[in-house]
Parts: sequence; structure tokens; C-alpha cells
Amino acid sequence: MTTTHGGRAPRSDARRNRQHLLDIAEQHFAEHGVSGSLDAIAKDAGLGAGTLYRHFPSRDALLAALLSARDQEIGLRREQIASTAVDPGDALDMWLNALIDWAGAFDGLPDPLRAAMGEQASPLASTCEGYITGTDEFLSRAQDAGFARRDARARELFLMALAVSWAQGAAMADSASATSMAELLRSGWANRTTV
Amino acid sequence: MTTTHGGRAPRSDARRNRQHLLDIAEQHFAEHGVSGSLDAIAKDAGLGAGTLYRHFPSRDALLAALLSARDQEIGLRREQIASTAVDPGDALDMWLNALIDWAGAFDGLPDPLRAAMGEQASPLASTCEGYITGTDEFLSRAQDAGFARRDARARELFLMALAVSWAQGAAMADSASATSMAELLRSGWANRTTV
DNA sequence: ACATTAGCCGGAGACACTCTCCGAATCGTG
DNA sequence: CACGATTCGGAGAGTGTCTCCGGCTAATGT
Repeated sequence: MTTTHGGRAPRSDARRNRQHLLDIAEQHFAEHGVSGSLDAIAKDAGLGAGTLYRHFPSRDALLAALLSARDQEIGLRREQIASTAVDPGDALDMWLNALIDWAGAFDGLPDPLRAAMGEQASPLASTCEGYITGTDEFLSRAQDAGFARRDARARELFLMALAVSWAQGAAMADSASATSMAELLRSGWANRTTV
Repeated sequence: MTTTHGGRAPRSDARRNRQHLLDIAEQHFAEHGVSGSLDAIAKDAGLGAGTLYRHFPSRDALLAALLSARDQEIGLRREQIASTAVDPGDALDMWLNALIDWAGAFDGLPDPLRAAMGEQASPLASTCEGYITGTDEFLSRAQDAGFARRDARARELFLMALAVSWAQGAAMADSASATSMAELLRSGWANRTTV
């Protein structure tokens, strides 16, 4: 998935520094959220700021590189869901929950993801598009089997999964309320037994 | 609701400046979102930065003051809902939609609101608590009448209303998807006619 | 009217973060 | 080993937050 489109291979020190920056960045973002200082990451990696910005021109580019490392992991999760779910409705539910977890990998991650949707200039945009396509497949199957409303749209479901993840980031959100907010996305607050 | 708790009245220039800052701030936040530069607001108001920070020690304090100006308006909306809704379920739905609109007053407003929940230190915390209490009343009535799930919690519904507002702030979100995301909160994506 | 003083104002400046630029250092190759 | 292409480092410009305190103003007493 590396977009080497014809130029020669990068120098060994460049490759090494790039990887090291990714490692330190992951650690920093895990600790201070995605808004942590980029210069601090460079310094922590023992490199100059210029080096960081050459490899990753923006915070979004760095995040995109960090997230692409998990692409394989998500692919596995996807197959696992397909072979585990008892019906297409469950499959969609499990997929959306996986998305909620994914967007919760770092504190504040939902924000740049949301911002990237629609702005095709962002390196995160293609990441989002991939997941939206994935969501659409689960959704279509659920709709065809009568488990999901026909007026639901994949983009909106993806956005709402990000929104739930965003809400779970609140200080007050314990694991119980996290679960029930995810459940809210599936079934809403209205009572089904109402006439 | 002004917390003058015993000290003497503020000087006239202070009162005037405070109001002027609020006006300019409202304008700035409407134009550039809640992350707009505070120093720019002070400069635009023809005042020094120190003056702004003395009246409003933090961005949250400024936002809280701005929002408190709308308290009355929301109170009206609340009574209007109570007298318009055909049942307690509709009333809760209308109230949540009003919250979604309210949190969409400025670009990026849901973020500081979410951050303020639980951190009782923030000037926005009491604002949120008020709305959570209001939500709880609508919710309790809806639950007693059988229109809302008994396991729903007011704090979570409020947070999810903020989350929907947050999602609506996405570049891609047109008014149609805004409506359907709000509807998602009420009914979820699952199909009600499923066995 | 004038003095007094508590309260208020202004904006320079310390500090933090983002991002650029280009001379210096390094890698890979013949 | 020498040379050219590539990469690095970190100073510094630009922007924003927030504080501090000398100087000014509004309110009050005489």
C-alpha cells in the first residue's frame, strides 16, 4: 500500500527515521491524545523538526500513516465478523462497534477523521472512504435481509460511529455508558413496544 | 442569574466593555468557530488582551457567558414544546432536536461542552447540568408513558445530542443527512419490522 | 470643585506550537 | 575513495495564549 510510484528507494537513514518517528508518535498520541505537540515528538525521537515535517507534512499525514499500519488488523476483524455473525444485522452491528473502537484508538482521533470527510485533500480522506465502502457492504446486506432501514446511508452511519466514539471520549463516559451509547445508535431511545 | 454575591456594583466602563466584548465575541465565533483567536476579539473590540482575560479568564468562561444570554430563549422553547407535543415521546424528540440546534449555534461548540461534562471546574459545566436536568424531565415523562426505553439515561441522551450536533458539523453534512442523523438517535438504524 | 483611592485598562513580553529554509552531514554508488 | 543525490538539523518567522504591573479613570467624600 506504500505509494512508491517510480522514484528510487529511499535512503536507509530516511527509512529508519521514518519508522522511529512513527513509533514515538504512536506513543505520544496514546499518552497525550492526537493534539500532542509535533515538535515534542521530533525531539523525543532525537530528530530535528524538519525531519518530521519532511516525512509527514501535516498532523493528518502522520495520523494516516499510523492508522494504515492497522489496515491489516481491521481486514482480519472484518473476516472474523463475516464468519461469526448470526445474521447480516448482527454483522453490521459488530462492524460499527469495531469502527467505534478503531476511532477511539487515540484520544481526539474522531475530530481529524470527521474533518477529513469531504475534504479529499486530506491524507485521512482516503482512509475514511475505505471504511465507508466497507460499511456500505455490511449495510446493503443488512438492508436486503430486512434487518436495517432502507433509508440508512453508509456515510451517515460511519459519521455516527465516529460521533459515538467522540462521545465516549467524554470524561464522564464509563464503560457502561459507552456500551449504551453504541446501543443507542442501533436502536435509538424510542421504545419498540409503543403502538 | 448574575452572581453578584455581595461586592459593590462594577464600574460603568467595566460593564460597558464586558458587553462590548460579548458582542464582538459572538460575531467572531459565528464567523470563525469557537476556536477563533481571543486576542483578535480583544483587538477588534478596541481593547487590550488583559481586559478580555480579566472579564473572561478562559475561552470557556466567554462561551458560558455567551450561552447564558440564550437561557431565556431556551426556556421559551421548552414551554412551547410542552404545549405543542402530541405525546411525551414527541416532546422528548423535540427537546433533543432543540438541544442539537443549540449546540450547533457556533462551529465547534460541541467540543468544549463535552469537555466540560464531569469537569465541574469549567464554567460550562453548570450550563450542561441545567440542560441535563431538563432532558431528564422530558425523558422521565416519556418513559412513564411507555414511549422511551427504561434503560435510557439523561446524561447519555444529552451527550448523544451533542454528538449528533458534532457530526452535523462535518463538511459533508447537508441538511438531509443532518435530519437523518437526528432521526438515528431516536430510532436507530435497525429495522423495526424485523421479527 | 477637587482630592483620594479602589478598581480598571493597556499592551509588552514570556512561553508554546507550527512549519520553513538552507548550509551541513550522510548515504550509496562507480 | 570520491562525488553527487538525498537527507538532516535547528534557527527563526509567524501565530496564539495568558500574565503582570505601571498608569489611568470613575466613583465617593469634603
